[in-house]
Amino acid sequence: MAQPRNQRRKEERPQEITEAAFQAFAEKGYAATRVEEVAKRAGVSKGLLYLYFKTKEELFKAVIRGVVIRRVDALIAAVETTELSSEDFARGPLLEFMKTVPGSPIAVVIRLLISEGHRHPDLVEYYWDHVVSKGLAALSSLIERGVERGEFRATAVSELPQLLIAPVMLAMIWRMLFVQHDLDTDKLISTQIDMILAYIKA
Amino acid sequence: MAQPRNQRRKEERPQEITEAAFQAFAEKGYAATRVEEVAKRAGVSKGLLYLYFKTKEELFKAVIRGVVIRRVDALIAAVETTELSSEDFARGPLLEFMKTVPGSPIAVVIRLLISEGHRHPDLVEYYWDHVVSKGLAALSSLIERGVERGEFRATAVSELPQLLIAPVMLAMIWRMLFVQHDLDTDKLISTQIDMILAYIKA
DNA sequence: ATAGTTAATGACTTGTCGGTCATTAACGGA
DNA sequence: TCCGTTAATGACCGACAAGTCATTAACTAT
Repeated sequence: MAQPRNQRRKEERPQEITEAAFQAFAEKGYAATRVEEVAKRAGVSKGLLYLYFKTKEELFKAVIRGVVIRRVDALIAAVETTELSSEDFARGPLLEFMKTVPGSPIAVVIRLLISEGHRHPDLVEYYWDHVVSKGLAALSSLIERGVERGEFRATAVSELPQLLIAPVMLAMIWRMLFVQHDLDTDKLISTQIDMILAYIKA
Repeated sequence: MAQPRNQRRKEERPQEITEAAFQAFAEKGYAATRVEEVAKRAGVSKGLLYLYFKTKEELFKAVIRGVVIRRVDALIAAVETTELSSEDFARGPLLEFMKTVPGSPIAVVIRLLISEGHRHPDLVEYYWDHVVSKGLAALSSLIERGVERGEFRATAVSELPQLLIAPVMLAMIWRMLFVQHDLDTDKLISTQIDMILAYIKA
């Protein structure tokens, strides 16, 4: 009747474990999460977890990589293939994407990196290569394209795409610390885009 | 010849210890810092530390409070007493202050709060009351004053002083994670102020 | 001087948690 | 059906670090 407790499912285990680990890390942070807790959430024994991940640290890295992998690439592709003007893209798809970030797994990853980044410089570098650097380049090229087309003036903003994501950053930190004090993060982000566009429009 | 190792200096000890703790926490984070390490830095035994602070957690709280205490109040006072126009104040003293923040103890405190805030909600609240809430109110009133005097238009910025500090936030995170990838944080911050002023000027 | 007070010490206790390994049970092939 | 392979278990180990406490040494008042 009851299905056997210990089924052999070599293929699915790693993902199940990293998913459980992600949730646990998101709730309690890396240091405060016990490996056994992750195993329990994944419905697995601690020993098995150590069969797939040699150390807790390696598990941590796998979690970060797993989250990072697919994200951001969609945005980058959208920037490169869109038919919209730079302004319309910024007010449309880009704005929508930015609004979702503070509540997404990306925010969790950033919190983990801020907390644990010191001891994992290679991970920070990985995140830089696969997310930050690419994302900023995409934003830069969006603005550059606007300049070339005569939509925008040439301003310092071309070299400072970080200005676009600054309010996203603040919104993330805000949610981490001050959830109960409300802030209209959507309005914060859209106002920033309004401001930037007004500032750089030809 | 050698002066006695264990002098009795009841008054100075707490500050010496919190200062040592601040440095240690700044370097390694809260969880990774051993109490004995703090004691050693303060030139004191572990036992004595526990005479002044009942637990490591209490020490942590004392450190945060100690850093917060004096800061920010200077800025708030300056906002309230300045003779400058809102624009001149923003471009002058405010800008200067904002530039210093990412390299200041405030940045360390924020990192600690992001990492450990979950387990210390009362501390987060304390920081909110004594720094964030007050600081934002001061910025709001600066803008409001500009509006009343006819310097500025009425815009969403009045209710979103967070826009002013968003690039400061980003600069802080940037320094925590990506020091080696350079970013002109000063320019980032001053460009944001340029943009905001251009956006709200009457 | 001397006795009483308390600042200061550091060896020790205690609990926790990452990591191991001998054992068991599920599966596949002959 | 039996046997070899390996996924899976969980009791156990050892290291590490927070917190304690019996003891010592510096100061104070009389």
